[in-house]
Amino acid sequence: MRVGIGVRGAKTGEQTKHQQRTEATRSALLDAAKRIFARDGFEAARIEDIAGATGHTRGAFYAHFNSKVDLFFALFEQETGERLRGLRSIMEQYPSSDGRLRALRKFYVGRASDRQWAMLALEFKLFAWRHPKLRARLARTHRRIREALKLETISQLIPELMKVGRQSREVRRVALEAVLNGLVLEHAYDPEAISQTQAIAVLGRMFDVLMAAKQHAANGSF
Amino acid sequence: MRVGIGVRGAKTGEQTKHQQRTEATRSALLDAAKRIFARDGFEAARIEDIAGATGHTRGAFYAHFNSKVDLFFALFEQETGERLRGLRSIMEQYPSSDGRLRALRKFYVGRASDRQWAMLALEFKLFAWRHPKLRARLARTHRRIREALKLETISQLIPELMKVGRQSREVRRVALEAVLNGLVLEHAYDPEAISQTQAIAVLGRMFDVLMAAKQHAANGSF
Amino acid sequence: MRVGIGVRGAKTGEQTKHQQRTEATRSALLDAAKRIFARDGFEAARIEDIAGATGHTRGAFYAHFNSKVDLFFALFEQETGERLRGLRSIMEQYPSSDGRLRALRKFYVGRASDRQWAMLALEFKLFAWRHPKLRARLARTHRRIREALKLETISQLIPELMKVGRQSREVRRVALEAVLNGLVLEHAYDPEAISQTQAIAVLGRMFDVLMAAKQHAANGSF
Amino acid sequence: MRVGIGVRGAKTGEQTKHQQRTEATRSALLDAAKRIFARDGFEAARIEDIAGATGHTRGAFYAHFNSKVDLFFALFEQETGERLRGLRSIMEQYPSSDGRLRALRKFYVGRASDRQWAMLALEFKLFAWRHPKLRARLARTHRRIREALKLETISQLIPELMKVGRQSREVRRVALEAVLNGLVLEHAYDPEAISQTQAIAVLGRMFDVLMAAKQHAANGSF
DNA sequence: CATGAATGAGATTTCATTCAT
DNA sequence: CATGAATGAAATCTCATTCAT
Repeated sequence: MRVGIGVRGAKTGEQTKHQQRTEATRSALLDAAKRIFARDGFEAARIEDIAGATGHTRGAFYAHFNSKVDLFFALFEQETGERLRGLRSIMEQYPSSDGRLRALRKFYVGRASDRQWAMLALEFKLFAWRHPKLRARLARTHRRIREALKLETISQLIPELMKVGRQSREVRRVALEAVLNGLVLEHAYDPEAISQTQAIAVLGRMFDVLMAAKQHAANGSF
Repeated sequence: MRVGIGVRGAKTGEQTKHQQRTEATRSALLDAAKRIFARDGFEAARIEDIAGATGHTRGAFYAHFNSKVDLFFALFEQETGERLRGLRSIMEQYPSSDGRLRALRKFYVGRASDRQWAMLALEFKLFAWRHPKLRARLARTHRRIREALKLETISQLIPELMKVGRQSREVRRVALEAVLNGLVLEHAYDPEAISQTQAIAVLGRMFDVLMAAKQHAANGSF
Repeated sequence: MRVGIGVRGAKTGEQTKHQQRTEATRSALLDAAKRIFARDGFEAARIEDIAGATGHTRGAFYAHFNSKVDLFFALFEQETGERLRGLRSIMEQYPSSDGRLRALRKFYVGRASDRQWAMLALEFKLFAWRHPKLRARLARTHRRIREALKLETISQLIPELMKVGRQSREVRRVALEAVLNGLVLEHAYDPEAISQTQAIAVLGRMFDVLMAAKQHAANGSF
Repeated sequence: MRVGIGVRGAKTGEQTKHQQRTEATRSALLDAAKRIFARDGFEAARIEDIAGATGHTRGAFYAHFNSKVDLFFALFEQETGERLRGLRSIMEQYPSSDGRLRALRKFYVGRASDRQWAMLALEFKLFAWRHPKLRARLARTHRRIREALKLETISQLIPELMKVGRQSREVRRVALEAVLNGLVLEHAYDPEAISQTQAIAVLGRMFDVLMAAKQHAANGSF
């Protein structure tokens, strides 16, 4: 579907503008969806609100997406990809594996400030759990992104993490994900019970516990 | 069971058949609600399904609860209370503070197997976050239950936990809650990424890290 | 069904009290119905409100009446009868036909202060119009009451009114009814547009116009 | 009908097909509502019947009105406006104040044949009385229409009516309204008690009594 | 006679989706 | 591509009525 540069050149002016506008609308819809799905949850989010937030009506939405679920998947793909790309690019900036570990920690801890994403992540997971038929599709999307980004190489960039088995690495990743989402939710639920600063501190601690090299040998449970 | 002598004890503990039926139905509705709210989430849960699961019609539901939200609150109250009472009664069974700490750990880790409750807890928190106006009501209910159970005494039963400030205790409790809920969700979302055994292992580790006495002095961040 | 005095005498004490209580409940229900039907209208009036206003529950209502419609009819019968009896007894107090006419005027004008009855009358008429099948029943009830009270004699008590045909008398009666109900509604709707005093003044004027003897000969249209 | 030259006049009087359809549907809904509210009353009228009468579904109804109450208000506005405009245009056709008074009488008496409107008027007033919170809104709408039409000028067009105070004029108007609605209801309730011809005769008489110039001086009561 | 739990029909309203324009 | 009118399914909630107690 993508029109190559050469071809596009034929009617450059209009075509491009048209395409740009189209792309801009789609992009705006995704942005609005991000905000509104995070705010209201998948079920309570209304197509009209999402379209309205971009200054369009429902029709515009259906010109770009087939259904609410379709949008949800597209959002999942975009956001997941974005975060993984961000992580990857950060990793690549550091030559030493030590620096990479520190950068990873910073990246991880920093995500505690992105409540929107944490809420979205919760929604994605709840949705997948509650819609077994669509779950495979989400999983496929996830895998595709990871493969496209050759994310395996990320952990390979930190040799210390390689000392343990593949499964254990995955478990630790998932555990961190769990802690992150859980903490953000608790903070959102009751900011007085745990402040953002406190959540961040706990998060860092968890990271250290789960990722510090020395721990791996000592504890064989995961 | 009969308390009075022939007189149907209006003010005794006895119940008429009406009252018995009332209580039975209400209880059945709450049970069904627990299952269905956990399974479908607050928004997607249908009153009809909840009523139907008890063998009644929607009308019966409205004889016991004013609205879906009302039921949700009643469920919150019942379940939260139940868990806190369980915790309290466990604590009271152990004479030594050491035994109590071990029991607390076991209780905590064991909750990883109760997916239903974890999902409910997520729903309660998401709901509270998304309905600011009702949030205060949930919080009030929560506080009332804790006070009724004199839950403060629980941490007092474990002197080691008292060495640190009140706030820090609360933060650690919330953090554990977060980890628990997060892990259960991750496991539900993708059981292959983290098995129940693995989740339990991580959970125990987190408990040790957050609750072990020695840690408190060393780390002043929370 | 009515138990004669002799029979009732057998178990006088209890029986009578029981009957009294029964009758009192029924009476209370009718009283509450009067208020609530007038206030909310037939459709919006709730059985529960009516029963509740007497301190009872729905069950008590259904022990005395078969249905909402049934109650409505009973109320119609009671209220209509009451008013006609009142009118009759007033008429009978005056020896001269002139005095009777003045009393009739006073009675008529005074009804402007009884908003409740006017609203009920509106409801009865609207109901009858909207439920053709039940209309006959209402009409029968009405006729029965009038006949039981030999109301025809009332107009016979004012010879001046007899100078014109039967139909014309009826038309004037209905017209006065219409003016009365219409004015009460207008006053209820917007008390600033027409005060009670003003409504009463208009009402008296209408009475004079429609009932004054001299008019009858002059105007043959009704 | 085309105003612009080829250009679809967004700011001209022209309408797109969309707008035409919108207006047509809305109009049809109001027409159906008029019939059904008059027939069944506000409470008993079902949205489904109203929508169905236009060949649409309930959904279409909600694309045009927010609620049943909203529709009721729109209908009130339309119908009240229509009648006042009709009155105004009739008044303007007559040069002499005498002719205008006769036309006013004819207009008023003629309304006795419009049972639908009389029933609607009753419903509006009952509704307003029974919903104090919405009453202000109805009153505001009414006032707005009257002001937009400069209805004050109508009575100014008949100098005889000006001889008496403003309040008195209003009272007489309201009284006529009351008589009209009351008579139509009585006729609907029991056509045999008062025929349409008879109702019209009474109506004319009332008009003469309340509006005839000579009366004003003689009777100071209203 | 009276209670009140339960029914069940129906009412209003919401919203994802379709389709003519 | 975008509008917005309309659909239609479903959801929550109400209430007259029934019936076991």
